[in-house]
Amino acid sequence: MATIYEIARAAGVSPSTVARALRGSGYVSPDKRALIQKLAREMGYVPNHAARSLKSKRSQKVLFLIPDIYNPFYFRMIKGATEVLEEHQYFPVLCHTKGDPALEMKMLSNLQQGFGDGMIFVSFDFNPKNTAAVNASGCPVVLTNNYQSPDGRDAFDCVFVDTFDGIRMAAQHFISRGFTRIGYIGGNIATQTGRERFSGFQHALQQNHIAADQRLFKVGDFTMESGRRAMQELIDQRTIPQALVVANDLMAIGAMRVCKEQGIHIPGDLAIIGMDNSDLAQFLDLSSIQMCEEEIGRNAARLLMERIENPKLEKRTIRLQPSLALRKTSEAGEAPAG
Amino acid sequence: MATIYEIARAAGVSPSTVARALRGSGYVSPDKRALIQKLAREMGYVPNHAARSLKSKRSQKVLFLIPDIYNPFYFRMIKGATEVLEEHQYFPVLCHTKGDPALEMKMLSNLQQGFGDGMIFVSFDFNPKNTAAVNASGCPVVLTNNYQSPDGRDAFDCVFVDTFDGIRMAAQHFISRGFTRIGYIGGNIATQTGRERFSGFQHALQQNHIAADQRLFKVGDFTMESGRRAMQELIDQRTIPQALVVANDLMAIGAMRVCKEQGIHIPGDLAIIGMDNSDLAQFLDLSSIQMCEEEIGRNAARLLMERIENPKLEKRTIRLQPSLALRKTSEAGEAPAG
DNA sequence: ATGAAAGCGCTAACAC
DNA sequence: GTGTTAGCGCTTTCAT
Repeated sequence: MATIYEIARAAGVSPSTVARALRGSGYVSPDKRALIQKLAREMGYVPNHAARSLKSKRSQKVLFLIPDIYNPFYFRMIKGATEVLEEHQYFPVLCHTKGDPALEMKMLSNLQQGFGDGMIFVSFDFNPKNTAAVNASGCPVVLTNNYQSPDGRDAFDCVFVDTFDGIRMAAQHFISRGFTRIGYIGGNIATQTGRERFSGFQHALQQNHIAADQRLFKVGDFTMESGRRAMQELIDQRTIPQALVVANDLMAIGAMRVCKEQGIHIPGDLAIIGMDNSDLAQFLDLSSIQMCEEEIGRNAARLLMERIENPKLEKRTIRLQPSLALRKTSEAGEAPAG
Repeated sequence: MATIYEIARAAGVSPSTVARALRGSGYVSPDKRALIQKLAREMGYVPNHAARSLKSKRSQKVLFLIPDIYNPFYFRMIKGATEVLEEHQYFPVLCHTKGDPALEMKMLSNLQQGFGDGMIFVSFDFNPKNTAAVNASGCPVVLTNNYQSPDGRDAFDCVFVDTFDGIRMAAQHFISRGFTRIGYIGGNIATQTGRERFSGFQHALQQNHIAADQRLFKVGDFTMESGRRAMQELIDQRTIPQALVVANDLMAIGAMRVCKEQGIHIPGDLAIIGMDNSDLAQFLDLSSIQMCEEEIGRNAARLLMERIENPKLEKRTIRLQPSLALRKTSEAGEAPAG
């Protein structure tokens, strides 16, 4: 843990000469430079990060808040982001918030203290409270959601996948195939996620002048079990639709399991499209909506790097377009039975 | 971004009084303290992390090197670790090394610079080279592997799951059931991982005086595809064993798929145990070996925190015992056909 | 080409 | 109780 002072003494030069020699900036005579570099190596010199940060006001770190560390969805984002960060010699400081608003606020405070130079903020729930706090922080932050501020005066960048459009496309796909009785299993309408997705579904119906049948719409909580329950309700009601759009893969798989148990053939009796395009979906040949998580991560990191570099850039919002990954569960196979 | 100096000026006191008031250490008269706190709030004061680090020599961060960011296995470790770190007000700085030795070395250098106060090092390959570098760094590092140093003079702690024993248990389970023709699909013997696991398998055979039949042992690369290939070879050779121990779930699933396609009934014709106890294993009712990744993470973080607190602690190695998660693919069902 | 010195913001030992 | 002062280790301006 030698410092430039010790090297300076050993080399018989001043600390500033050592500094110049070691980082290659400014004039140093070749022989002195060589000597200094040699001594530095011998004495095991390494620059002190804290001292540099204090001077440069850069920590080379970015706070990365994720609400659910078990969800592969998020680690694909992390992967995408780290790729870009790495190019800039930055590293993510991970914080598993579990969606806890208090922890989110705490991290925002840490951010202000210089724990990181910026933050990529992923949350289940962006609301006026935490977005206001982000604005107040005055720090570079990128939200990975579509947040429409009431007054449009937000100080952060956004990157998001248009889930509205993803669900809309899935519904449209079925409609174009001639289906008219299309069911939906979604999330709670009280959350942004739940609302956005369901709107996409409704939109597709409306565009095609298909009357909404409330009995075909079920609410789950994004777990496999809730998918099972929702499907079971449809069966019990004797209102099995021709096709089913499900707001995530896990619920879709839950629904598929019930169908399998009860002899409902997929896609023959019921076509299904899920959402997330998870490994499980690929594995089970479940059609799904591809969310390009890595793209979100990469874009979020890019925007953040750019803003750290230049804080007074215009705010930007990047909308990413999801795509359908069509597989077996939505295959045309037989003609629809209704 | 007010500093204690500005607050001091505003309050008409000295910077040290402000420091004392704000962090509650030392004597400050109640009224001054109140005034200072009020001003701090008004002026939006936040302590500067870099300055504190420079003084305290603590960054409140820990470097976390992982070789594969797509593997849920590692995220479980991260989850376990963050739980413990959080209790100590520490955060992990993530580095996706992709197993690149150069990056590993780079991070070790970053560690020395004070980028973090310690490091949790997960790698595909611990060898004399990188372990020597860890020793030379003089920094607190925990390895998540069983590394037996040639000279036993290593300066790091270890936490590991005994994969040798896990595989041994799986093989023993089959042997106890009366099987004698047991196959194995493992990883490359040139890697520590591959070697360790295969040794566990061999050990079980030897203990039970079962002759090894080389034709039943196949090598894959831990991908599903390689599992398929290995199983196909067994089939082509007409040497389908009674039971199969596979060194990870992905390869086991690959093998299962081939069996399904070719009408080999599991567990009736062939019993299988995989390793990792992944989500997929649970989903597909594949018996597997539970590796307690969260436990690894928790223990690694705990050891690291303790060593950062007290660098001259004795080196410790924690061995974690895996357990069998027995499911459908290894069920007794019918009597073995050989 | 090199060195002296100030300063990044906070802390803590010591003096009053 | 409160203020002075000297660092922590590096960078950078400004003389020389």
